[in-house]
Parts: sequence; C-alpha cells; structure tokens
Amino acid sequence: MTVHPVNGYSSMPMHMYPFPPGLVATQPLRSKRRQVKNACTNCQKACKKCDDARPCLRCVKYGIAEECVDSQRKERKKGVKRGPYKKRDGKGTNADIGDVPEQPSIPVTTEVPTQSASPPLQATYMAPIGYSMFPGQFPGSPTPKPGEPSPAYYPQFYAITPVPHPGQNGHPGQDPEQGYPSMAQYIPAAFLPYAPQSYGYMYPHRPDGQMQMMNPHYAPYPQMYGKPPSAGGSSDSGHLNGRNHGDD
DNA sequence: TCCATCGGACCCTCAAGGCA
DNA sequence: GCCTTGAGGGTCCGATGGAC
Repeated sequence: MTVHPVNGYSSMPMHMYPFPPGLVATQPLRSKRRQVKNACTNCQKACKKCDDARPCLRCVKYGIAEECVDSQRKERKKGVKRGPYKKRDGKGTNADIGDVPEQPSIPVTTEVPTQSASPPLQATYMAPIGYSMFPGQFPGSPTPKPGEPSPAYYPQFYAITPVPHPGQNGHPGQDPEQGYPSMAQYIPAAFLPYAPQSYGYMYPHRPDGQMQMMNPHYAPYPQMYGKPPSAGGSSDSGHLNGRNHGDD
C-alpha cells in the first residue's frame, strides 16, 4: 500500500488516523475499526469500506453513484433461547478481566470528535460548505431514526479545490446544464485516498476538533476520480453470492 | 499498477437472561 | 426496569491473483 505523501497515513480510515506526534503520545495509534450502519450494495458486494453518505465515496469514485443504494438488512431472529450466562468474576470491573485491555480509566479517543467542547470558530468552521457536492453527502445525510438526532460528523482534514469557471468541462460534479460546478471547493479528506498529490493544501483539525485555516491558495484541479470504470463494470458475481451472507 | 475477489477478523445491534 | 451477556448479522481489512 502506498503512503500518501501529504498525510503519510496511507489509506488508513479516517477514524484510525492517529493524532500528530507529540499530541497524544501515550495513545495507541489505532482505535477500533468503525463501521457504517448500512453499507451500500456495491460496497457490500465488494467487501469494501462504505460510508453513510449516498452516494458513497466508493461509488462516486467508480462512477456508479446512481447505483449506490442501501443494502437490505435481514430481520434479526427472535425467540432464540440461550443457556445460562457464565458470570464474570470481579463483577463490573474490567480490571478483573484479564483479557479485556480496553476501556481505560480516562476515556481517550482518536476518533473524530462529534462535538467540540469549544464553540466553533466562525472563520474556520466551514466544513458543511463542502457538503454541497452531492445531495445528502456527509453530515446527517443518513436518515436518522425517529427521535434520533442526526449524527454530527466532520472529517479531520479538508482540501481546497479550485473552482472551475462556468463552462469549464471535465469534472464529475459539474452541472452539465449550466456548466457550473456543483462540487464544492472544500473536499473532505476522505476523498484524499482517491486524490493525488495535487492536494497541496489541507486543513488539519486542532486537537479540540476545530479546523485550522491555512493560506487558501488553490492547487491545480485534482484528478479526483481517476479514470472511470467501464460502464457497468462491477460484476454481480460478488462473493456475497458465494458466501454465507444471509441468502435465505 | 490497478482492480476484483474473498477469507476471516472485527464490529454493532439487540433479545435473552440476571439482578436489584 | 435496568444492566449484562453473547450470538446473529453485518462491515471491511488485507492478502491474493488477474488484467492491462
């Protein structure tokens, strides 16, 4: 796997990005893997990482955004009887559980903070701006359950992309009718695995979760998506069909 | 080099069981 | 009613091999 020259963390999932050296030197470099609630059918077939947005990043990358739909989840079985529980000794304290190293006494996290303790900085809190690139992309885009607040979700890095002039051709977010880009200038760093080094300007988050502004020069427009896959290139013979992934 | 495939580790959800 | 437990069902990491 290649290491991205900008962030140096390869295509490591965002939630696994460690903090910069020195900030949290005592923390483990990786947190637990985090899953989306419901992967799209394409990612599910390919056993690849999906995200909550629709279309998801992977489908966008492969030009199959219109096929990016939630997969159906099976109903959980009910009425399954269970045997008596084996009691853990030292009830309720992980200190007594030898093979459970998690749950430090002081909660620490390497994950993206959902809400910062400090109020957002007006000038830097621009993350939602970037989410106009696709309808429903990122924060709160998945339909929350009734009574459930939309999850706050902000990537840790943002990269600036230039704004093509009206009529300028050649990128996927462009409105073919008007020639104006529908893609925003601020791209979440989740796209960076798909974007080459032309992302010269990234906005690192501060430790408190806010974004730090840098000199917003534009880099050359990146080849965000590379070459599109051949139309309908994703075969339906994903291994889900051949595996015991709930085909009943 | 890129991409598809896929084994299996890892994670989340939630019903059953246990207890106050 | 609330908490704990653990299995079901899911996601996706990472290895592998084929195509270009």
